Amino acid sequence: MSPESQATRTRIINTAERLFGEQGFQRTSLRQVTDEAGVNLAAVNYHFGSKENLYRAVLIRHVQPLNEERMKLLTQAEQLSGEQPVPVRSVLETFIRPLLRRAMDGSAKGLSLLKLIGRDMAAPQPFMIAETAEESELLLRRYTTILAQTLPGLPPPELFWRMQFAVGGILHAAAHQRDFERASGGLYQDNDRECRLRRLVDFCAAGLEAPPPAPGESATVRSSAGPSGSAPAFVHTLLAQDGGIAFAEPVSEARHSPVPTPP
Amino acid sequence: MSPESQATRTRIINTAERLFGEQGFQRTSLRQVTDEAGVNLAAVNYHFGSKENLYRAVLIRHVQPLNEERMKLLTQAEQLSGEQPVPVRSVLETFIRPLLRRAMDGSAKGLSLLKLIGRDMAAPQPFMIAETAEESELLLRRYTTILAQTLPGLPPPELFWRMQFAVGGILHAAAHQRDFERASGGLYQDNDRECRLRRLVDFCAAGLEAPPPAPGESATVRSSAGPSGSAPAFVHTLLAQDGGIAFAEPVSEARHSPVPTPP
DNA sequence: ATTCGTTTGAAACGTTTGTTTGAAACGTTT
DNA sequence: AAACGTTTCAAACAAACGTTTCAAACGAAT
Repeated sequence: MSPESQATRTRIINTAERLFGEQGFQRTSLRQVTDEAGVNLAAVNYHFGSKENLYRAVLIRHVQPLNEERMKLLTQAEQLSGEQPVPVRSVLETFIRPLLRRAMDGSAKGLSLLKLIGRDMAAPQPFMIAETAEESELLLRRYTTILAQTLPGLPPPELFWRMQFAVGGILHAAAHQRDFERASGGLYQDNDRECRLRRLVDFCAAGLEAPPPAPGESATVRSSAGPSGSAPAFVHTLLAQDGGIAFAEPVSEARHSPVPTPP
Repeated sequence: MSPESQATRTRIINTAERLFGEQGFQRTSLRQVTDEAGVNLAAVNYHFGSKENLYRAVLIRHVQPLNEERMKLLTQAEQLSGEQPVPVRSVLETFIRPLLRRAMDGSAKGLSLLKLIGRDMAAPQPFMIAETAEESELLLRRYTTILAQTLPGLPPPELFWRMQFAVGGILHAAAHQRDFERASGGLYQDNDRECRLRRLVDFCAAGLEAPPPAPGESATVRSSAGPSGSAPAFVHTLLAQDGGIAFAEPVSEARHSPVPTPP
């Protein structure tokens, strides 16, 4: 554990974090990591044992403190609320703020971290699923019980799914913020963390606090004689009959001849 | 274009769609595809030219009709609304319903398709980004202009980001529905398409229709003397001072000795 | 200065990958 | 039946990958 070996270890894990975030686990080769880190190829297996272990190390050093901080903030919020249920916006803030602080630390490092976390939640590596499952479920249950007190009128399945919608919105927007800024031609960009936080909380809080479905509405109301299972929905009748829109067939097969190499 | 060759082509593309959805592009080898499809390895390059082209074919035959249908439904909704702006719930329905119909066609095929689409939006393959960019922007602009009329009080950046939140929630929940059902121990599962649609629309509509930020609130209000850039936010004061929560250091380095192979 | 455990270095290993090859089988047309 | 283009097949190809090896370099303790 000489200071030099620690430096090598750090250079590897930092470079790996960036490349895993930018390109994903599969597309990032160890040679690319070691080249950009300026270390020898064998150093990865020496310090981390394997490529998978390197990925574990990269992810764990961020995700673990992240979720611990969320738990702490949640407990703190509960204590401050006393007997009252914790406000929805406070709950959301405990979830989002620790993420945004790590992601928007000014440097370019945070962005790749966000992408990495988003990537791992959207399409986790098979060898990581079992390891993170327990921690994720614990966190999920914690938020579920808290929000159940905050939103007592909401049926449990409704609450469950709304939480998933919120998480999806948070991750998607967070991981793609840079792309979105670029896609909109530089408009809509703001590097203010508090503004980002407010936007996310505004949206998710409204979604979570939306009125619960009418009692009879939960069950299916489909009674109109739509053609092939395309029954219209509810409330508004604007798009009542969508049977007019035909399900387009796979593809019109523009080019029929296959693509062999010209002999 | 003999019927036999078409059958081979179809078996390849169907198997590839399933495997790409379940495992992703990188982790799926052509040998796995051809083995499970019961065709020869060389058939892929003969019929599609390359692995990337196979992925293109898989994706295009679904995404293209999907977006075309959304456009059609959107136009239809506009015509039905006449002079009035299209209701938010109708706009959302034009976006979600075509997706859900493809995903929940009863068979297990739809699920992998949803995962594939979700995967491609969360972490697109590099060679596909440029190709799908134009179409995606077109669709995005269409929805932006429509929702701008529906929600006239919302500043453009606010609308833009809320749309991204909604898309993220939709994709995340849709792609992981099966995992969520399993994680919750079989609870919270409902295979009713209309119920799923209603839940998504309820959440997203409330989020989009949330009151716009107060005029002075858009700019930063951070004035409190927080320590290292962790300024508290707005409205509620429950979590006002979060400086108490220390930013945990990377990792406590439990095991110091590296992991070489025992000599 | 010598020894010993630790860390680095260059090279190679074995495997898997997408792709290509060339001959055989097939179906259609002449 | 012969000739042709199309499709399949087994085999091999070159490249890239994660991993391993082993000697050299290093640092600290004796």
